[in-house]
Amino acid sequence: MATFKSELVNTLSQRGYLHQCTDLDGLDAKAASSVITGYIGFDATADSLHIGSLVQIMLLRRLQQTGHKPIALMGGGTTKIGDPSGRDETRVLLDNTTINARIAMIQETFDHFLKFGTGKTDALVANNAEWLDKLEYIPFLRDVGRHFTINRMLTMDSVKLRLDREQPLSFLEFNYMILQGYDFVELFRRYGCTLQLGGSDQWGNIVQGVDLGRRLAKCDLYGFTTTLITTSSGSKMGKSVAGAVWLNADRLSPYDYYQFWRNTEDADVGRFMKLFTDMPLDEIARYEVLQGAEINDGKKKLALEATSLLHGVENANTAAETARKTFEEGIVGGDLPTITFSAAELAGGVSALDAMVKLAMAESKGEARRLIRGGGAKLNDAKIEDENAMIRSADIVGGSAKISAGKKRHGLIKQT
RNA sequence: GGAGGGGUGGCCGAGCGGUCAAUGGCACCAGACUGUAAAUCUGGCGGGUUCGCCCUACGAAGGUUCAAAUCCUUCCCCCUCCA
Repeated sequence: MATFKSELVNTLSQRGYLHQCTDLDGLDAKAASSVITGYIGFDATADSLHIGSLVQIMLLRRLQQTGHKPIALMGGGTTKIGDPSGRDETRVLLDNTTINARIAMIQETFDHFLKFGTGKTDALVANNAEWLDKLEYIPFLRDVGRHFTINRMLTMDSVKLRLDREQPLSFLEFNYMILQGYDFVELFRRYGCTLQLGGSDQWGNIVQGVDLGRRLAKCDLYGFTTTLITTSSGSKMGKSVAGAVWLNADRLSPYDYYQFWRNTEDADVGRFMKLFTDMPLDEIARYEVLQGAEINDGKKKLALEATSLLHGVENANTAAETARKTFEEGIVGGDLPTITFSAAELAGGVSALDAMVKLAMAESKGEARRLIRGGGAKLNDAKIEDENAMIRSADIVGGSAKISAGKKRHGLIKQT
């Protein structure tokens, strides 16, 4: 493995983030001799980021860890446009209120990964609405627009793919890359930011920004992208038993987040440790040599470390303990999703179907019914045979009844 | 503005008067096998249900028909070529 002069590039390279860089040697030299300010933009496409953004967040963390300054750029302005990269359809237009509310939620996530403040390498948050909202059309076209040729823009994947598939691309979306490019220059002017990081799908947008910087501000900017993180079996990361892997605790509990990592494929354990935890490389290497069932130890470590970063050590330990009890001892762990019924309701009997729907184990009673028919539903570890089975007070043992959908999804029923 | 093509379930994509809640593939869920892994095989995959059925659905609204995703009318949207 090539060795670089700077700790930053070494880390990014060794831990498996590097995909493309506009000028790796240049960046390396600069990182070795000075504090670099680098940014990544996050659009408010939902009120929580999900696992797909975690690599980017970790990237900012690495930047800070190796002595540089990260900027988390909130796309308050660009979200109003909608990035066409990798999409066949125009995004739904969002209003300011929604966008701002989402940004507020998203920002919380960063507090877990970055140290904010006013120091030299403290992270800061910016919002591109601050400058994009105020742009005047004609001056912007004259100052910035003239540096972009349609010829070049048409060759960008984000545009080309859409056109090739004969899907509409509105002029609104077509402007996205220009605005992202402009963001970079604006961040350079305001904060001396010279590095933009991002996922591989952002390469085109990033390069536009680097070029624009050269033309507009005569500055040397750097672009760096990560590989698209997929699982070893080729699918995109991002499904847990509870659905999408959200980073906000109220959308995905620490327990489910822990379980997501716990269920990592064998072949991914080492790679994910490098990307998503702070574990030192030599320690990771010790886990990478494990074979067969021993790999489960690696998965537990990975899950614990990754969950600690996002939800804190305490929550991670609780999640790990619940998982251990549930899967290794087959007893009830306290961190499982829970619903409660009154004594009267339980005396009369609560339908297992309703309980499963309430616990979000099934989206409809029909689905719950099918689950029971297929033999996938259990009450206190005994297969539910009757689709109209009732849960009664007698089923509550040791304070709760455990209902399961498959082997991995469990919920508790308690009496109020 | 003119000519042609098209809008089907989470996605791709068949169907082109009844046997269509709609073939097939992907994704997803469950079962078997395992190590809370992968691969493989099996079943499921709109909602409700007293399991008889009922409701909602093939861009939207009307119409023809005993019967329409399929035919007709109007409208909306998309694509391609021409101007």
